[in-house]
Amino acid sequence: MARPSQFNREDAVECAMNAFWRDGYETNSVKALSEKFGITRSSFYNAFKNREGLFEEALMLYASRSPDKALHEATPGVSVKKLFTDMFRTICKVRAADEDARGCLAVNGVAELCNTNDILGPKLHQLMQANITRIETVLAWGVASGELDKETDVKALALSVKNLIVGLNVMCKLVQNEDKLWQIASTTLRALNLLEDA
Amino acid sequence: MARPSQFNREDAVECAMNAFWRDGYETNSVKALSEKFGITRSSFYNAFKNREGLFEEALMLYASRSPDKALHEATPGVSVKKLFTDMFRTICKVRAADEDARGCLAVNGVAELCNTNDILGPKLHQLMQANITRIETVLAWGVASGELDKETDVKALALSVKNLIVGLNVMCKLVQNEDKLWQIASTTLRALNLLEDA
DNA sequence: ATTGTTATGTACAGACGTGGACAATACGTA
DNA sequence: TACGTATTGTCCACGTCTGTACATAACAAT
Repeated sequence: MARPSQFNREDAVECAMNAFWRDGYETNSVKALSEKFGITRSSFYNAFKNREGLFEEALMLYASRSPDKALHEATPGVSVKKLFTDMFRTICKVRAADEDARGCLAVNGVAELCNTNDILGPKLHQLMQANITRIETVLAWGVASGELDKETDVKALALSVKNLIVGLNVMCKLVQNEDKLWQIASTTLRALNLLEDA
Repeated sequence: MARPSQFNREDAVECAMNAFWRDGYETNSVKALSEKFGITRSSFYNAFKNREGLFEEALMLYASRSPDKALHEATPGVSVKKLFTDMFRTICKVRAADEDARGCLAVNGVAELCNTNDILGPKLHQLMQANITRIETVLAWGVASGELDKETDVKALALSVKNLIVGLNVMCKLVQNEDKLWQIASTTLRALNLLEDA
């Protein structure tokens, strides 16, 4: 019905995700991104609203694949300790295996954009907040099932867990070693009484 | 003996520190910085090697004032739990009081520059590593004095403490509330057996 | 073959960006 | 008052960047 695209839009979003992830938002200009996609800026603006719009799409793609996926797929009845233990193991493995040490796109975005970008800042804020809320929900399952202590302050614990995730996603840029990352994660998890006994 | 400067170099470094801190590195071009200082780019290049050089100076100034200062001023014999408890209290207070929610210049820098900038990346890496080493040293005092358990894995615990610091310095961009930040800090510190009893 | 539709190429305007060259300027000192 | 010295203002050369405008190209369906 109309002239077909010379490029694959999904591939472009994935490419953008990787570029934003490794080098940040500001570093990747529309020009640079377009060249990466092998298209002109003209086509870029035709395919995407603008750079911010593309970032949002890249962020959604990222979120759908991030190593805390298990958190969102879990259902009540699961062992909470096992869930968190497995998730943190995955985070440590994935982050250490990334030779570019890109950390987490969302965390990088928060650091770079929260104070700078009026559209992306709130978007990232919202994503992270949703994540914290989800952690609270899962922890509440653990309290309800008796796996966690009845006195557990779920909100405080959720913030601590999120803090551990965020920290690891920055620390992995400094410590590119799965065992050391796992030392951090397991030490803190055990202290928080969320480590599943080996 | 020669024409005097029309601007105060120290003030300019401080101004740059605040600009980098709030808006990141790439956002602050030489042009923008020069205009903030009230000088021309010509004078900028006369006074500073280049933008990277200025960032390094700004980072050193930041480091000399950062809320983990107590860590570097401490001497053996101090109560390690009290030291960390006080330090984290200060971090929470200072971070929450910053209405711009800038977090930590070094942490922001790691997120933005570690993969991008061949000069500043290693510099930041080194600064953070020195910080971890310092934490190890202080924890070792605690083990030696008997305040901490003899079996303490000092290296693992130091990484966990650093992870908590780093996490808080990102989380404060999402949670601009001293009490909630302190919830994170105190919950984790208590779990790590580093909280001084109230 | 004509038409509708969407992608693409090219061009524009105007701002921003770096870094260097060089003359003009404002000092203390001889 | 003339000199040495460091700062400053101005200009250059050139590239990057955003977003838009509009003609052109490539397809499907009629």
